[in-house]
Amino acid sequence: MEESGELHSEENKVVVEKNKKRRLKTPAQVTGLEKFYNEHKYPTEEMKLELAEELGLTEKQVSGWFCHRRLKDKRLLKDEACANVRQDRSSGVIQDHGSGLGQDSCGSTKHGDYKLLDPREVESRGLYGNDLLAADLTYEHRSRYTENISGRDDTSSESSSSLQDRSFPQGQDMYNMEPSTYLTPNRALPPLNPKSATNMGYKPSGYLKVKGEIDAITSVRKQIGKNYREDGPPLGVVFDPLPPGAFEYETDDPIQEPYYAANPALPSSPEISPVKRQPSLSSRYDSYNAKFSSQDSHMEGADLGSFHDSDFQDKKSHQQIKLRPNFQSHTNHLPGRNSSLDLYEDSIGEASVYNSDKNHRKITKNVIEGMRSDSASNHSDHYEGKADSLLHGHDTINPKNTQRSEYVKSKPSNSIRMPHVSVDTEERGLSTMTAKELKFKGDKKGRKKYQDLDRARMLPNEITVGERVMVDQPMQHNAKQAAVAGMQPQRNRRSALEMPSSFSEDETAETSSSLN
DNA sequence: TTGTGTTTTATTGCCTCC
DNA sequence: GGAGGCAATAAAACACAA
Repeated sequence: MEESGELHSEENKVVVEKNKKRRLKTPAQVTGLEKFYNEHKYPTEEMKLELAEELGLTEKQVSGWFCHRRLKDKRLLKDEACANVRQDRSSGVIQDHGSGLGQDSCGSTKHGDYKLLDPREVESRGLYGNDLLAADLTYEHRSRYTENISGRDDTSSESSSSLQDRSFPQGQDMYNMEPSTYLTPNRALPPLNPKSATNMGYKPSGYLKVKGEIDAITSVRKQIGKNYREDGPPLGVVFDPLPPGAFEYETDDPIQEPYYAANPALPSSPEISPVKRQPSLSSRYDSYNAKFSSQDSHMEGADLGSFHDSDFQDKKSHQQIKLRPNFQSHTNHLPGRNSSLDLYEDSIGEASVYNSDKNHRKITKNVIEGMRSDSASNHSDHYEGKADSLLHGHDTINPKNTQRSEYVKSKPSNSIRMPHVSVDTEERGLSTMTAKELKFKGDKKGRKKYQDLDRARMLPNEITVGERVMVDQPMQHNAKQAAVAGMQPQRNRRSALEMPSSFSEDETAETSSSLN
């Protein structure tokens, strides 16, 4: 490219930039990589080559990027585990996450700690499906007990969620299991994986180590209150009755529900009609190539929030559409799946809503820089032309602009987290509370970025976003369970909705007092 | 404007698996 | 032994507060 001997001044500049020791990936490239990473954490060599070619990168770069991306996931997971431990101890919640990582606390996130299931297997075998559903749900549900206390939007990356969740046997009712984890080892269903047993509380850890198991059980019983019955039905059933309209939405057809289960906010979205998951997860790279070129600026389209964050869209769709129309093109390339850019736009949009000052500044800056740095993006075209064609939505977005956007996304903020809470909780007061808590977590502002991103790229059976999801996900799981147990999914769904909600909220409110 | 902290990219060495 | 992955490290790029 730059070998041309008659380079103009700008081209020389390009050459200089290309010769820099380290080059940032263009937003298009990052997007493409992220999207691909969503689908394949361990791409094959062919896939890497293909991706590299598409993005105008070398295979080495792609490999390295994936490697680092995985490391980042892992690091985030570790941080999360650490944070959870801290929360456990500070909040006093009996918190034995069962997350193998959390257990031995921050330091030891070595392979053996979480490689209960080789990610590569999961990746390549497509275990994303139902296989991991229970586990994923369990983790999310588990996370809710603590992380919603602090307003922490668990963002374990897909790896984190999947990895952690792998310690839970499939098909095990999380509501049976979760309390069991807390209540008593006797009631806990024996994990299939011995390691998970260790992770799940058979060996007291964290708070249990401090308070002792008896105290822990007692405390949890207090938290659960009357709903806890030692010989009673699973907690998920105990909480069965749900006031009509408690969650504002019901579907007549539970069969179609799972989509909402994974995207609980969607039903409550007045703007987005229910969309069924597209039958085929032909989520290969080529498929999103096609999507990229077809979905632009069709946010309201059927594909659009087909899966994710429609609660965001409820509030901000308009703004976002106007603010960052181009990103829309990347958001839903996979039906029923979040994309990394979902986060981009989400956070941007939310930022514009909640952090109007800063973000307005940023956005303005973006616009300015967008104009200013067109040349930059132009001369990057020479090597990312394919990427642009691939991600043509970025054509009109200069890299800098997009990168800024990522930073906006990374803000710890209400902008990222609030929507999940504010929309889904009855009391907006929770939003403010969460905002404070978020502020408290300011130290993790940077990490948050990819935590959310990770959440966003969770797989169809994985949790999409936010607190609400943690509530609703179980219902998907329960629906599956119901199919086995002959229970009515809808009923279970309500149970699932009810239980964690009341449990966690009560728990949140009462934990400290009960323990005190 | 500058210093500081964070994130991202690149490199290297080691380990594991085939 | 080679390939692939992980972990550690360095350095650039960037954001943000003072």
